[in-house]
This record gives sequence, C-alpha cells and structure tokens, in this order.
Amino acid sequence: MDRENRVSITVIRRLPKYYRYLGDLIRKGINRISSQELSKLTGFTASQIRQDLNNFGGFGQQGYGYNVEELHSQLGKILGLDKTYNTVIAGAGNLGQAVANYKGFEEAGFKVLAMFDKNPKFIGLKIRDIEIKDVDEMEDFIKENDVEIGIITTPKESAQDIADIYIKSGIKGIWNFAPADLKVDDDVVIENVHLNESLFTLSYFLNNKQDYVRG
Amino acid sequence: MDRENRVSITVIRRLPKYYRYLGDLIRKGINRISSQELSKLTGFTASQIRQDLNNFGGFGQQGYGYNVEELHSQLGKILGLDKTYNTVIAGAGNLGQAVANYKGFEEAGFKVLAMFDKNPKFIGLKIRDIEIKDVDEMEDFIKENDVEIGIITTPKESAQDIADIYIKSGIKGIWNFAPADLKVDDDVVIENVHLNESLFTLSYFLNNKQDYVRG
DNA sequence: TAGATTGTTAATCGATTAACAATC
DNA sequence: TAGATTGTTAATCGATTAACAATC
Repeated sequence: MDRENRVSITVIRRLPKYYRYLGDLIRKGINRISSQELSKLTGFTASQIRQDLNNFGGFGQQGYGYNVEELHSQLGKILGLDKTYNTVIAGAGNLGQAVANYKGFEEAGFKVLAMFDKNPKFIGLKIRDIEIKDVDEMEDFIKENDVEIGIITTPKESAQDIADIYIKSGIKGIWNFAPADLKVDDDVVIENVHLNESLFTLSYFLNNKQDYVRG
Repeated sequence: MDRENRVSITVIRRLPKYYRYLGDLIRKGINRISSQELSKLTGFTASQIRQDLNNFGGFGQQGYGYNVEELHSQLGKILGLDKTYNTVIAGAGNLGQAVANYKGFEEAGFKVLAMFDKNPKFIGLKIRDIEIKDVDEMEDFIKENDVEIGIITTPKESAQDIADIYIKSGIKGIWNFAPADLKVDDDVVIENVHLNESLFTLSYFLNNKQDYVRG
C-alpha cells in the first residue's frame, strides 16, 4: 500500500470504535450485524461504515450484513491487536501508575515491562508486579527487552529528553501524555493524549452549547 | 451565532494548540508573531491559521502579524478560560487521582472541589486538599456547590450511572475517561478521553508506518 | 513610502452522503 | 424466488490551500 491508496487518518480513528462495539456484541452473543445497526450504535452513518470497512476488504455479505466475530477479528488484525507489544512507562506519578494499573491494556496485548523515574522516592517500588527503576537504566533495559512502545507520563519539561532516549534505544512508537509536541525522527510514530486540549475543548462547548445543540 | 455560522469542530480542536504555543511565546518574552511563524510551531498552514482565527475576529494587523499577548487572551476568552469552573471527580482510582493532582488544570481555572467513590477504602482520604467522599453524597454536593463539570474516571460499568447522577444534579459538561459512549440529554456536553482508542491508533500506525512516513 | 502580512475570496482537495446495481 | 444488504460509483458537502487586494 503506497501513498496513493493508504487509508486516511480519519478512517483509522474510527476503527477502534467499531472494534469496541463489536467486542460488546460478541459478549452479548450477537453474531450478525448490518451497517445500519452498527450505525445506530456508533453514530456514524451506514454508508460511512461500509466505505470505511471496504478500505480493507469486503468483510460483509449482501443480504446478510457482517459476521460480528469475523469483523471483530479482522479489525483486530488491521489495528495490530493480534500480537503483543512490550512497553515501558517513563514517569511514575499518578498518570503513569494509572496506565500501569489499567488491565485493559494488558488484555489488549500491551504489556508494561517496567516503569522509570528519576525521583528516588519511587525507585524500587512496584505497581502490580511492575518495578519502578532509575531512568538511567532505561536505555539498556529497552535494548535488552525488545521494547517497542514507549509511554511518556512525565511533566512536560522532561518529555523531550525521554523521547530522545526512547529513539536512541530504537523505539518506534511513543504514546505521549505530556502537553508538548515532541520532535522525533520521521520513522517514529507518536500518538498524543493532550488532556489540556481535551478539557479546553469541553470548556468551549460548554460555553457555546446553544450553537451546537440540536444543530 | 446560529447554526449557519457556528464554527466547525475541527477548527475548535485546533484552538487549544494555538493557545498553548502562545503561552509558551509569552513565557519567552516574544510579543509578536506572524501566521507563518505560528505555522512552523504548530504544523498547521499559515493560511489555515488565518482562516481559523478569522472565524472569531480580525486579531491581526497587516504588515505586522499578531500580538502574542492579545491573541492569547482572546483565545482564552473564546475557549472560556477567562473564568473558573467547579468540578468533581467520580472514581478515586489512579486516573482520578492523576487528574486531581494535576496542577495545570487548576491553573487553567478548573478547580476540583471533591472526589467521589463507592469503595470504603478510599472514602475519607485526601488527594492534596481534596476529600474523597461517598458517591451517595454526590448529588447533594453538586447541587450545593455550583459544580459545572463532572469528571468520570470510574470503570466503564459505572460510567453511565455516574453520568445519570451528574445530569440529575444539573451538570452540563462531562469529561469522560471511561471507555464507553454515554447517553445524555441534548444540552449536556460530553468530551471523551478514550485511551484505548488512542492506543489502538498508535498500534495501527506502528504497524503501517511505511505507508505514512514521508507521505 | 516600501515591505510585510493580514483578511478574504476563489480554487482545490478530500470526506461524507446518496443511490443503486450486484448478489447473497 | 423475494427481500435484504452489501460494495461501489456518483453527487454533495465541507475543509484546506492558494492567491491577492487591502492596509498597516
């Protein structure tokens, strides 16, 4: 797949939502769904859903719809959730601990091997069975343990330094919670969780909801 | 501003980023910036930046650019950051504690008055000076304390119940961290932070980066 | 004034919606 | 078979980019 036919980011960002609802349906024992029913669940139009899915193949069947389990599994593969990833967390404060404690990530295949911090009060502690180590050991640890994803839950002042260590260590995917835009090599993927921006957006809509309600 | 000329959500979601960079510039003592320089910082095109800002007024000056402090202040007003908000957090686990501990939110005007949980092991504890109370007291507390924003950091199973209490108590803005889409009245604004979806998106791009790099 | 840069219109591009033939 | 629903093309809509006159 070259640039010409790569799938747009807006489509990709809808896939996890399909995946989540399909997982819910499996748990409810439902094994068939139409684009129209999926539309009701997700809020995307049926047309959009069919378009989105057809970027990756014809998963449906005319007159029937989609097999829930099959589609869930296909989307899992597309999203790369059919394998496991070794991750580390830099920043052992509450946010780092929250991520480390969240079992949903491990169930989805994202295993936190270790956490790192520079504050001695954290070093040596354990979150579940995950040890908090000195950040000075991070580079070696990543190289020795096949770590693919680096998570950043430090204050923004340290975020770029951590990113630099991650990249030097060979990490290609960074999940960044610090409110900063990190500079990284072209072949490194960054996904930002900018909580400030999210909160400020809420604030905007709270103050302007009359313009958007029933619009 | 009616439906016809309301500003699109894609524009709104860029505003916090402008706001953040302008704050950085103020701290650096820079008091003037052109759309082109702001483009370099943010990654949006200069044309887009001028279009975005002109949705709200002509903040610039031909031949000069934008006054940093003035633009920052205007964007702050637009985003509703020129006032303060009372908030509460439902869910006193790590994520709730992380939000409660994050001083950046308070500096931006979002004050956490209390946290609520149903687990007795949390009730009575304090995060900074924020008390964790029994969720049964939540409705009364919200009504008595002018709470405008409700934050949800519970597991997904409780999220809808919490949202229902929030709405019953008169809250109009919900910041939801649970991996669920909440059903709320039309006049209630929800901003979701879906960490799963973010992580899965990272996973997709990590597995398909060859298609997107240098694209 | 001359140079710079905005505000704004027009052109382009991309994403969403509508429609329907294909087909299970 | 008849009914249902996909896959896919065409039409529409909206967002981004380009261009330039206005103006500081």
